[in-house]
Amino acid sequence: MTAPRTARERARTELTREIIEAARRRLATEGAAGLSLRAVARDLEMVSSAIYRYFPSRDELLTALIVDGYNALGAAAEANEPDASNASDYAGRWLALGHAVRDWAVAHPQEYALLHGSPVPGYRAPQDTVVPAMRTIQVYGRLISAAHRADAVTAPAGVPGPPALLAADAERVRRVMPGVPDGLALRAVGAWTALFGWIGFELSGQFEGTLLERRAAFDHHLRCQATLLGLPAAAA
Amino acid sequence: MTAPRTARERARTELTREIIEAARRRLATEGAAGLSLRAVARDLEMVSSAIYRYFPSRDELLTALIVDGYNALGAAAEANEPDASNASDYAGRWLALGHAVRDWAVAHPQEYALLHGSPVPGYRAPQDTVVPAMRTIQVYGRLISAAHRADAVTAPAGVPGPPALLAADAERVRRVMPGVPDGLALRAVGAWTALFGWIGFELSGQFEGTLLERRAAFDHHLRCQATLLGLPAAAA
DNA sequence: TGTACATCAGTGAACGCGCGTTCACTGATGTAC
DNA sequence: TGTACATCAGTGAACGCGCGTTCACTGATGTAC
Repeated sequence: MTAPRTARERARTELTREIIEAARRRLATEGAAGLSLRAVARDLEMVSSAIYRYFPSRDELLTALIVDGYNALGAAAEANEPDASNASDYAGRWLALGHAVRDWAVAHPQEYALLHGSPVPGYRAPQDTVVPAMRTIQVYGRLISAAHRADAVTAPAGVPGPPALLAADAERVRRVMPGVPDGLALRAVGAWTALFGWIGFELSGQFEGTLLERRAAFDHHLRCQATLLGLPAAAA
Repeated sequence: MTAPRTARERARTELTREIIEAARRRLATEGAAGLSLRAVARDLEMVSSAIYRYFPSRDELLTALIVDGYNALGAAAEANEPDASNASDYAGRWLALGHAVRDWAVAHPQEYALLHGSPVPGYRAPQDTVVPAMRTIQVYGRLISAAHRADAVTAPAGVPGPPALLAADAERVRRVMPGVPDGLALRAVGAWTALFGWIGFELSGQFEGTLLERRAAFDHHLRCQATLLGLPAAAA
């Protein structure tokens, strides 16, 4: 992708952008399944067939939205990666990562649902989404690997050891967090699902009327999971 | 609801049942958003308008499916509630409850998505769904309460205490697990989200190619969370 | 037990809707000489 | 700098689709006397 030169090219990249933005706004109000090409075209005061100059089908537009979403979430996660000052505060990095994901999810609930909700009926995610989808978990993987390498992980007393049956699974988990032992790899997957599980509950309104201090409760949840991971407690 | 007397009444309850069953089958193949009255009618070889003798609108049919789903999941959870033999094996009860939920979810993925996935666009769940929706978590609440009452819960070393800010939230959590202290109430919510978070990952295919021993990995996840809850380890 | 009327299940046609996508077109922008 | 042709963005009409829902109807089932 080099910089566009001609006016035509500039207009094209700009309008492509505007279509995606309009689609994103539609997504925010109507939800993923309600996303229609015609509605997007209407919002842009274009005729619906004009969209086809930019996206060959509705599915391609959806794919662009998903890729954008993964990239935005991934960028939010990466923004909290360490500089020299906090690199060794692994629990703090875990908290920061968790809050970054949750903050983004709360700010963009429908987009989040597009990434982590039930699949859109009739839509099959193509290969292009795979790499952006990995960005967020890779931040996590680097963090866990680094904590282990620094000898900063001590499994809490009483935690069950990794069943031998899961050795091969743990080995595959290591693709994303190289070097960690089986037990940590498996617990890390569990804590990861706990993070997203909480966000899912929160976004689907299941805490309504019960947990009102959402951010603090989530923070506590992250700290509990940090204990399970074996990361030394961070300051509150 | 008394037993139907006339042939008309018998036919009516039977056909109502059949419509729900046909809708459930549609749900399983097409997903929630693809559920259409006309498709259901076609499957039953009825004319689409005939459905309106049984359900006043598509939304009412959806509601019936959701209520049924909650009841089925709740029944699966309740089926593992203790008799005299295992009442005091709290970790075992937690494992049994978790596996019951997951087994049901894996067996009925689309129905599960209807209950715990992204909300169906344009559909607002009415009051009738509230009570059935509580059945499953109430099994959990009873279990946690009983474990606490029996003094069978010991918070693991290093786990953070409950922030004072969350006292009111914990009080509301107690509606479902009476008598437990703040810390346990909050950790119990966290473990609950960890359970459903895992299932969400599994059902949306995120473990594909990584975790292949699904049941064993989930079992390990449950055991790790049991440690966090403070339930004494169960036999493997 | 038989008749007269009321209830209700199921029919078939129709309504209006919004959707994704195609296509032949026009006019503006870009390129080569 | 100017002209001739190629490229491409946007138009407007149309296609065929499946949907939820309504309505006047028919015929069977149920109820009261």
